[in-house]
Amino acid sequence: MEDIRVRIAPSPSGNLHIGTARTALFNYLYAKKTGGKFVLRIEDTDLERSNAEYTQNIFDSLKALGLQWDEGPDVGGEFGPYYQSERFDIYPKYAQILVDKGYAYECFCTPEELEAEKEEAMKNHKAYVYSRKCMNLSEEEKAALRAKGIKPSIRFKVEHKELIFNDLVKGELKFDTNLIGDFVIMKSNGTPTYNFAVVIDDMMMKISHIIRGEDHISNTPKQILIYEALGAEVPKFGHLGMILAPDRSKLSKRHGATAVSDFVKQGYLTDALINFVALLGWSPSDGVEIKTVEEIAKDFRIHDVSSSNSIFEYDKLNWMNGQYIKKMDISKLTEMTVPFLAKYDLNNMSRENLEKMIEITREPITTLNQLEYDCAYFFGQDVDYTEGLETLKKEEASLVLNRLLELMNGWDFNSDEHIHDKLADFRAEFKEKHNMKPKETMWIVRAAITGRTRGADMAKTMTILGKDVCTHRVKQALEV
RNA sequence: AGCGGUAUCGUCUAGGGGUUAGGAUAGCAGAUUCUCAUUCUGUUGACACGGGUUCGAAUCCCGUUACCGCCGCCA
Repeated sequence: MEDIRVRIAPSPSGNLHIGTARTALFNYLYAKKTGGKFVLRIEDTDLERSNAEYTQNIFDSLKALGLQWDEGPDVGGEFGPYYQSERFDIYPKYAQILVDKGYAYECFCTPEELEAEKEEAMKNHKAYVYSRKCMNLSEEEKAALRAKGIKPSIRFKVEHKELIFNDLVKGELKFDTNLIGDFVIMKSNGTPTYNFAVVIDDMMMKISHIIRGEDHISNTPKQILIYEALGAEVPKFGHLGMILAPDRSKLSKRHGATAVSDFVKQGYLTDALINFVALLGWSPSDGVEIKTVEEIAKDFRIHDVSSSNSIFEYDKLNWMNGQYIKKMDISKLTEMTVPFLAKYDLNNMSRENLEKMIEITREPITTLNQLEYDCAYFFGQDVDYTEGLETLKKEEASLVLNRLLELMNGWDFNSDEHIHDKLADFRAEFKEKHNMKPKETMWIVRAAITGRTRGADMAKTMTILGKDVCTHRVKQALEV
């Protein structure tokens, strides 16, 4: 079998979309599984909408997700250039070959004429197919049209036949080419249309398998026709179901984050994101869902991919992200949390305490942005008592806090174990003397020192804060 | 309108002519814990509908419905 080569060809008209990331992932997995090559091509022909910032975002996001390409703009490769904008001179040559061989012809129809044809078709409730008005123009007629300043486009002449191909994920797909109509391959401004450019690029880059979203299914027959006309080998196609928003519409900005970098800003880890997205349409044979991309690659078979659409729900992503947060190396995680704690002055906290803070607050969170709220009480002298107010209003509160103040003075705030034991004694004392449940006592302590009803381990929290801050806050709590 | 695709718990999915239709997540209930969090345990919940083939259909076939996609000199 020939070399397996797959590709992802994003258009840099926006940041890397989560759907594109999933398509990239399946291509990557297929390449890894089969020992093939994964190539990246940037389709930046739409100069109006493309920009370098988006291109950079695509590079960064793909890398962060662990989807390193073997060939592409920055790493090179023998089938470049990998920026479509640098390939403009290639397309007219191939279009000319098609014209010369009789597979394509010049079309001088104006947008107005075309519009009229479409309206006519619409009126008769028929599918619009180009009339082929220009197919048999004589050289004289063409010259005359040209003299009038009309620049022709080039249309592909579609043979009437039944076109069948075997899709890697959908199975056998049939099309009646009568319904396609002669489509434009070169615009009158001399640039190629999408359907033409991809074929030429994929052909020249020797792409063997094209795995993409099912929104491309109806482009496929057109592309196959071009491959055939050029006498090129037709690649295998595999069309993935789409990712839909919870309302079953296309995932778009109004649903929130759509770009990988948006998710990262919201506190999702790229490892969790890619793992989650892999499970949309694919499932592991051993039932273990949390897996690295490399582990997934071993188990991956393109034929197992589901051909239906799937809805992107946050519930499971959140859970999965939480799992990754819990398991992540603490030092790396701490680095990663810095942007989410921008509100606070991290310079006043030692690196040791910072890691400790993250260690004790990471457990219940599902996204990193929750840290801003969950870590608030580690900073500053005072604390916001809104959440814990009710607890502090209890009648036992002053009794508990006055006693705490008294005892705390003798505690060693350099030792977690020490504070931990002292707090245990403290609870025991109130249980014995006042018949208070351990949690009731601790609720008051927690509310006084953190202002909250729940939060990180109390002993460790106290050692991070230190005796002065704790004392100050307990006194404050007595005042509310 | 036409063409194409898809249809299993709310969601992601496994399975696939005979199963108690499995798992995950979410939900609910309980347990542990200094915490209304985490963790653990238990539990509710699904084969879109109608025909056909068959001893037997969720599974195969046909139709219907719903949803998605495409119908550009956008990509």
